[in-house]
Amino acid sequence: MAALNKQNLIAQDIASKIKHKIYQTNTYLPSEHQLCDLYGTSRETIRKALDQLNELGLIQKIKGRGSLVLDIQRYTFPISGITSFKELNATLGMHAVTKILHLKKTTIPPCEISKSAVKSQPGFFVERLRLIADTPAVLDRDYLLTPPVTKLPKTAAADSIYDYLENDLGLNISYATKEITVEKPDDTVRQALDLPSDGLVVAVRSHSYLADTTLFQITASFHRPDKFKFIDFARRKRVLSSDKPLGGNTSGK
Amino acid sequence: MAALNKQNLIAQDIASKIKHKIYQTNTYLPSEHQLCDLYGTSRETIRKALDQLNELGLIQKIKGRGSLVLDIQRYTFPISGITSFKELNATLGMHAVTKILHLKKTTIPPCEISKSAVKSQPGFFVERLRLIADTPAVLDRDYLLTPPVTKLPKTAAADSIYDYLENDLGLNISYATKEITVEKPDDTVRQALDLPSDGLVVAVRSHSYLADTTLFQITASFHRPDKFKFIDFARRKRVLSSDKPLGGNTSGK
DNA sequence: TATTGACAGATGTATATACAAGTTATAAGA
DNA sequence: TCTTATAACTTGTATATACATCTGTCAATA
Repeated sequence: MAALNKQNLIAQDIASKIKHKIYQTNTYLPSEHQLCDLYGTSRETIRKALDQLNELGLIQKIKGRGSLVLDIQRYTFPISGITSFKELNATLGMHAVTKILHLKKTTIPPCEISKSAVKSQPGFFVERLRLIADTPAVLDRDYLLTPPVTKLPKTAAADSIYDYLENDLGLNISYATKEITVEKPDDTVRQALDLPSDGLVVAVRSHSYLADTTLFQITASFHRPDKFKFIDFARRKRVLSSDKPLGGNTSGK
Repeated sequence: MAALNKQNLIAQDIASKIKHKIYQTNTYLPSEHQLCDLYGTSRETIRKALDQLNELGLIQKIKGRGSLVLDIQRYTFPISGITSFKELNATLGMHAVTKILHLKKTTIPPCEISKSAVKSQPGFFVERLRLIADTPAVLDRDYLLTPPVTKLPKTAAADSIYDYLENDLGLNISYATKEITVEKPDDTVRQALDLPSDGLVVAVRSHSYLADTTLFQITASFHRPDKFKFIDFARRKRVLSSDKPLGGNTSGK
């Protein structure tokens, strides 16, 4: 879809070289000026590529010194972003199997969409069980809204819904909100995940949106507590903390 | 410290105006060109400010249209970043109380620092109980490494350690890794949080680093499962997915 | 010896320009 | 009426330039 511009290609290339240890942990990348020569681009383009890697936690930019490659193990790599189970599977090399329990067209009740939504909407409902090493680990319940998801073949649900949406339907997946809580499971979840009758389950609920802010997916993922691990990388951001508006020049011309 | 440059001030100002509904949800911000006039800066500076808001999930930039203010409730605002409990308290308006259980100088064993660490290091150990509406909700165990944390007065631990580190010690807090799991609590945690003998606890372990990549804090936060809620905003990033190095022009001049 | 100062090299910030590409509204045309 | 083309406005990308600021080195100096 996107990602065919210079800065993204450079970011991917450097990320790949970090992954393959061509640029090693605890060493500095070539300077921005050297990278300009290397890729034949301007410094701003290099800087935007490095900003992406910095945001992801692959490197730490240090003023006056350079861009240090951080020590992020493959298994401790953030799983907080929007990532499909297939991508995770590939990145972490887990040997996971997906079993489709349900797949049908339905009407999605307003309460599922949001607290303030009024009218229901058509869509698909998919229930999938993820097994890791033959053990049930996660139960996913997805609502996919129509539109924009007009079709959903069973093969896509078995393989990767994200792949299908991005590559076949050409949707531009952009962002999601996620909420993690610990709850008492319902009967279906308890049986599917083989939990004790008084056991708890980790629920990850998310709403996913396209680049034009269209809601297209509502997911609830139920994880066995003993199999659950959420890894995150976060940078300190101070945008929201203080609360004084700017003086003078903000009031307009 | 930082944050006194134009782009950050503009980002904070716009964020503040969104918060106070001067720019309302589901409306567009003034165009980048208008914002240039408004703040008297160049377009790149405006764009870098908007990028910050976009990354935080306050706005969605849409090509050809503008920057749409997203509908993020105050209570569903991400808690995934590096945020101090005091900041959270203020943002969410929770009425929380902090009780210091322990505060002492100690030696931090290598295993706590990392799997590969060899030598132990001096530091402070702080154990704090957070009560929300007079109910124990979270038990925090912090190791603060010396250096860079040379002193840690009790008043700082009661108020906000981050405030103290940033404003009094002048440390530049930059990033952290976090890991969320569900575990069986030890006796201290179980008693402090008033959990049943067979109950589980949510553990959030994090390592926090300064801008020069110095590790300065190791934290384990134990949450009562019924009080735990983790909210996140994530953008889809495709930097790591593909794995083909660039051809030709990357091999050097 | 120890400190200072100058310098080179690195990233950080801000500006200006040009063009590409998506969106919307309007006017021209069939 | 409906469709199409155009124009105006929007954000996206890339380049070039200038200067600020921080780091490390090295030489001059006290």
